[in-house]
Amino acid sequence: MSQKSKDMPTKGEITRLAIEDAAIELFLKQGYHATSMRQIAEQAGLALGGIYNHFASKEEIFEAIVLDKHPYKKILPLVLEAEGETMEDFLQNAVKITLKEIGSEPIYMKLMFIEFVEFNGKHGALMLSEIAPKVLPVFERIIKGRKDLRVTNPALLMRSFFGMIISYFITDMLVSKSVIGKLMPKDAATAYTDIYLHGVLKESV
Amino acid sequence: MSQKSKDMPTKGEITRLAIEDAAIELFLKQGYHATSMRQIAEQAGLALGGIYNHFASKEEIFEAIVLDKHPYKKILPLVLEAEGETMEDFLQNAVKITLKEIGSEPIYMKLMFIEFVEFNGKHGALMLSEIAPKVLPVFERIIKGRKDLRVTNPALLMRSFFGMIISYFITDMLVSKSVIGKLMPKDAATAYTDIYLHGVLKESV
DNA sequence: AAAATAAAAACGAACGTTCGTTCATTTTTA
DNA sequence: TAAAAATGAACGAACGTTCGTTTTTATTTT
Repeated sequence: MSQKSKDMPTKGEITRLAIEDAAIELFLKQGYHATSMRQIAEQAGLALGGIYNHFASKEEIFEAIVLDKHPYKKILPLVLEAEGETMEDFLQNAVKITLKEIGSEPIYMKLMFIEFVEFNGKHGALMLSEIAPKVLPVFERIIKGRKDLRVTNPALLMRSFFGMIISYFITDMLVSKSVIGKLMPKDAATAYTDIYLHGVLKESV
Repeated sequence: MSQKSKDMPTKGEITRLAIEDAAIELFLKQGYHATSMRQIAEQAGLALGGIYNHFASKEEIFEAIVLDKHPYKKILPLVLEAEGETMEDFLQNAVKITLKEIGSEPIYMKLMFIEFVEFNGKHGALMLSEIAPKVLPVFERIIKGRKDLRVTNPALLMRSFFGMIISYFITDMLVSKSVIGKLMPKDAATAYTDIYLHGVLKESV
């Protein structure tokens, strides 16, 4: 039935991915602890015991997802290619790319919150500490030679950049149902970027 | 044994608060679903069944906490009293007050994440929608007559203000253990406020 | 101030479910 | 044809909630 092609995924690999995908969908909807192995099995279309041929435990599924779905692998090269003469152009592009990439698949954003709420930072290193050292040099390189930046501390620029992205999504998710949403400009992302770049105040320094 | 003083809390009220406090401590540590009623009972120092004399269900405990511990009651009057000739002075004070108040008791910040992750916005109205209409007029009043603001949309100013606070705390919590923390300026809050007010770019518009 | 009394609160065993995981077995894959 | 994968019953533990009972509290009556 199956081909002998070298890069043809084996049945086990297919099932493993099906389990991960099922778990993601359920974790995002109801969190980690509220999701049962039976739900994951049903969603993935296999029997309860079958999961354990691919993952030793429920927590191992979560960890596999965290590793496999990390968005920085996709975003980092895109950001590096971001064009722009001025720092403003570059940052606007970088924000746009990041928001678009994360926004089209905000999985990881919520995974981070799940980790934060239900594991209390247990996998923090897995999610962030290993990434920061790889991303920080990028910010350092970008900053070098730029004359149009008020903020020259790479770590601060990086943290506030991440913070802005995170803040955009969480206020978006928390606020969208409330009054504020209706009063917001249509392209909130652009407005957010603008504030990040120029601040809320008029220039007066 | 007990006094007849009018504002002397009754035994029931004391126990009810003890249950809430115990639940908060556990919810913050391990989330909602991972916390059992038995753990809450033990932490509060009473028997399992006793809880149900004060709360009809586990979820009712969570809702009571959300209502009782909402920080806007404390923060709003403080912000209204914030002094400052210029908008910059005022906003800096407002940020300082909010961060100090929330920072000294970041309970609610994390409660919001728990709600977000484990209830998927079920109590969103309880936490935000009822608050926004009360806070928005404050921002509207503040903006009125100010000439030194680039951002004049009250909803946007309010959302970005909240966003900044949220972003500060979440990056603080997520990042503190990683490399970035060690490279950050000591007073990250001030740096964050500065970016919010002036942006990361040099004035050039 | 003491005694009586009804309501409130605390107790912990028990209930029915559901949980994550294991296991012996069968089926499918390579 | 041996290994990998799938099956579903079964395990013990833990879950939220209920319940009958006892103890404590707060108020009323002496």
